[in-house]
Amino acid sequence: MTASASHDPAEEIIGRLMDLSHRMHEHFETISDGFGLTRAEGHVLHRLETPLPMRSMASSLGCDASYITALADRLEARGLITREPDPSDRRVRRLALTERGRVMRTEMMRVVHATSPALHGIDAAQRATLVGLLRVLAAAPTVVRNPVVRRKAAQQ
Amino acid sequence: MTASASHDPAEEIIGRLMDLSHRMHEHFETISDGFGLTRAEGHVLHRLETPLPMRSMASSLGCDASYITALADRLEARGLITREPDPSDRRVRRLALTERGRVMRTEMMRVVHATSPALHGIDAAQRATLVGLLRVLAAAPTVVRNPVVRRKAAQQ
DNA sequence: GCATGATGCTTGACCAAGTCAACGATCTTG
DNA sequence: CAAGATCGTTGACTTGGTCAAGCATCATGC
Repeated sequence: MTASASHDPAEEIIGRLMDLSHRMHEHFETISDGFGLTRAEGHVLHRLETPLPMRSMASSLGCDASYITALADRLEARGLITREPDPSDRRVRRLALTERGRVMRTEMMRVVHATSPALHGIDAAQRATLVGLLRVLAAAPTVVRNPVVRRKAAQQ
Repeated sequence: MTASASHDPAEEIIGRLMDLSHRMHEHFETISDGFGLTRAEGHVLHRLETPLPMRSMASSLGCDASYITALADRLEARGLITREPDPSDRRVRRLALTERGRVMRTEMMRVVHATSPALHGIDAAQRATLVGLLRVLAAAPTVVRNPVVRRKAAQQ
């Protein structure tokens, strides 16, 4: 979209990653849309390889728990997931794919992998290198505190 | 957040990039917030190294043109940008940083670069490798047509 | 065993980001 | 110079969420 070569490698990495991130975002949304899902619904399906308590889903998606209720309602109404009780804690409801949900998830992931802008044009060796780097980045701590505080923020 | 090592490199790359993308997103939002800006306002500043017509800004951010009007209003009210006329086309208004806007942009970019999760823990050589890979990915075409159509999408 | 507090999900009110449709001004092309 | 395209703006609206309160359940101290 925008980032071009830059003298400073750090700057270029950030620019390009922001672009790539944006493209992946749109890519995922487009594909979800193709399955009649919103991006958020698509993410729920994605995370649902194995059953998951709603609260865990919320923190995994980084959104409010109440929103998971809404998402689960929609997916359940379409027969893609069920809310199953957790035998060890009756407050908890675990989301789990139905057979139909599993089929859709599998097909959706197949399409994502086949067309992702994150993979196009690089060969197996390069992918291995990339994985290595990404693992290092994933291990890095979050430097900036303040996990998305919503300030009113008056400014100088 | 979630992605862990996986047998399939493609899958792992996508998972990790989605996570990284999410972290960068939050990181940028947190920093913008620290300057009293929304994420979108931060992005406008970021793109404004050099003056830019509002329409170009819209397509650069991938949002509706009318939204740029709103963003520009806010940034202008805070004295960070101006709308300057384009001598060659009187319809066009180019957004440009004020002195104060430039100072804020510089400082903001400094913080972004200093703390980005996209850079933490990898050395210069690794950064060079990463840049190379990202350039290849950036060059790749968008495979999936349908640039974010908002369908009503009835589904089986 | 039981009161007190923490946690999980739901509901309803609300908010903000962003889209959409229509408009006036300007540019472009025949 | 007329007809259509493009730029920015405005106002109405949609959507993707958050927030606060509540009920049910769990855990802990007594």
